[in-house]
Amino acid sequence: MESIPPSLTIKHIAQLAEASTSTVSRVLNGSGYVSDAVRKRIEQVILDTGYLPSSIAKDLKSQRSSMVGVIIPKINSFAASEIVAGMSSVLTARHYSVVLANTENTPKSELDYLHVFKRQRVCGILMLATEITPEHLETIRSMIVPVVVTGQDASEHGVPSVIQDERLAARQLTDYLIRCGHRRIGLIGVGDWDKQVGGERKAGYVEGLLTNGIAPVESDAVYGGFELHDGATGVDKLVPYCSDQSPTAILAVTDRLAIGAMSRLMERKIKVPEDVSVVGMGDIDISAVYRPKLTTVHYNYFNTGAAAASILVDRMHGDSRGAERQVMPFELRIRESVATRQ
Amino acid sequence: MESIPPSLTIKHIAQLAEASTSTVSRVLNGSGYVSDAVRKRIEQVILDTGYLPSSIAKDLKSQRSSMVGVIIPKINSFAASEIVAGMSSVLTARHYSVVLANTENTPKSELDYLHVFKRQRVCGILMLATEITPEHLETIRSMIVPVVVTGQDASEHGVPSVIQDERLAARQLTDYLIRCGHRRIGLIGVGDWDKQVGGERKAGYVEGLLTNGIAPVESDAVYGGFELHDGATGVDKLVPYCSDQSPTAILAVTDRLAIGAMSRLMERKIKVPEDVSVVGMGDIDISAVYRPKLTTVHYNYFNTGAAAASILVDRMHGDSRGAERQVMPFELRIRESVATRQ
DNA sequence: GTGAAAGCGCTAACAA
DNA sequence: TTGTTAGCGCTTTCAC
Repeated sequence: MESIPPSLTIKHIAQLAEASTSTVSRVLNGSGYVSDAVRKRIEQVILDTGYLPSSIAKDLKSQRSSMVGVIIPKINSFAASEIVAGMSSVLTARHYSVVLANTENTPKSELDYLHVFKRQRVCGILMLATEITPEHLETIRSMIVPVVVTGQDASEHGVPSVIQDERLAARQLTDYLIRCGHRRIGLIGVGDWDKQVGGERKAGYVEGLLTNGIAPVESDAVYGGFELHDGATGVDKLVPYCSDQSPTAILAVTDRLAIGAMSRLMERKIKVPEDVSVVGMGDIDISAVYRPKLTTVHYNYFNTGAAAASILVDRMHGDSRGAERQVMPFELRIRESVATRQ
Repeated sequence: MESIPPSLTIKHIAQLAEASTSTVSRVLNGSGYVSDAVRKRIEQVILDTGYLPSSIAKDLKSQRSSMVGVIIPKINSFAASEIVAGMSSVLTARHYSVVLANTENTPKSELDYLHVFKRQRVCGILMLATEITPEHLETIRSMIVPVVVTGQDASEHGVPSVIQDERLAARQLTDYLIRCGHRRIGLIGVGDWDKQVGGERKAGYVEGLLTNGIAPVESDAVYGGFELHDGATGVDKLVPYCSDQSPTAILAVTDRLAIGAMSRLMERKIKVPEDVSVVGMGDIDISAVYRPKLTTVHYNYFNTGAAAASILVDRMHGDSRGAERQVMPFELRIRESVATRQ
């Protein structure tokens, strides 16, 4: 809370231009009748002084605002920064401004930010969610402005959501592995409190196995966090040092985990993809450049953010015909981390 | 500009609690005397109704705000997103909110955003600059709130700046290459309208050569843009197809350029580092993972953003003792992309 | 301790 | 075509 040095007000301009504040307001907003002579005079004064009207006062008076709150778990990550760029792109094109809340992966603070946004009287909220708890839902429902989420599917709770078809993606990846001749496929997953990455991606893996007549084996799926070392840990669980009965391929539910897994494998002198194949999901920038280049699923995060923002803009304009649930397309990116088995 | 659905006002709370708006205001701000009985009653009503006071009205009345404008050329890039994370981290700790302007690499729009921020009556501005033109300077000077830049050095113009010691970093890198036995070192640079990356880094390269008694040769330095393909183009200029007289090492002024260069080299069956060594600058996330792992200079972007935000906060509190110019430390990251020559 | 009243910078009836 | 006036939701003297 810093005091703002006093700036010019509409009154000053009115005085300098020898007009009333309402007339100045009219030329400012291009509304109502103003004679050319007066308009010229006022415009000149505005130019000379560099006057910029306070949107704070304007917003208060007119009970409207053009600020959109954006909640992000970690702005300094590939996917999140792409999503924000996409959101920002459509929002600024429509002359909204973006208030950014970076929660640094502390879901608790998401609720705090929701409150801050409410005080700030933002006109809409965009949220990249990792987990939607009942408290989240309650707070979102108490919001009087539109909210659109991405990252998780909250459409069944009436919150418009933009999501990826995680399940189908994981299933196609599994399918691909099986077509390459793999029959024993390990999964490095995350907890299923994360419905999309934890739940759906795993479900897709199981579906892929099942539709190919392979029975999923419990111990071939391991779970952990989202970091590189979780990928390494996953490998150690899946590929024991003294055993010849380990998976020939591993599906890691994120690229980061896949890269952690590959590093660990190579550290242990296990060749990728010759000995063990690995696939990831997400197609982060590193994946195309890592050796071996990672076979993965590509999501267009920028477009995902843009789509969420578009839906929000529609809702803010009172147009609620837009889908409650938009599923973004994905693409398999076949690269070099999978070997064919006969 | 969306109309905000009407929410509770301080008047409603006053009525419900059978008190005056001033008393409610007092309990809201913990200022002035309020009897316990009345306070309890008011707090209860606030809790029951979930009332959140409008910061718009508060800001207007009290002529203060807690919004900081942040201008970024491209949020979806490694360095920028780290810097924003650092800024956001200190700003939110101090209860400021962040209004993000992603200019998508159109410097022209930086000026526009500066104006938007002025209308919004933000209490301070943080800017990640690529180029500071006279217009920029003029607009910044016309700002009545503190401005802190990073990425470029504007301290000589009275604008507090947080920068990297680009020159020393490039010089140490050049030194290192020479210590490894290289005598003919090429430079893949960028235009020197970018004073830091274009000007300073090149200056450091020349200094490094000179202090080691090597005369810089004009044709060993080439210039282009910031993209991967600019790195490739640089290589083709520096290492002609039919010549045995090409550099044994290349200093690329960014990691991205270095990676573009290495890819091109390897495409042309020139081994890195055996045939040609390559170093970059910046230590983006990919560099540690590329093969060969890139030797480069590491900057802590998160801390850079945090430092800029700290200075801004000090300035906003009226404390201008803080340095006009803060130079962030860097570290050489020796990895695998440089070979030793005898 | 508490409330009435003025006013922050702007917009929008309504008058003139 | 222009000016007067009454607020928007809050804070802050200043009386009581």
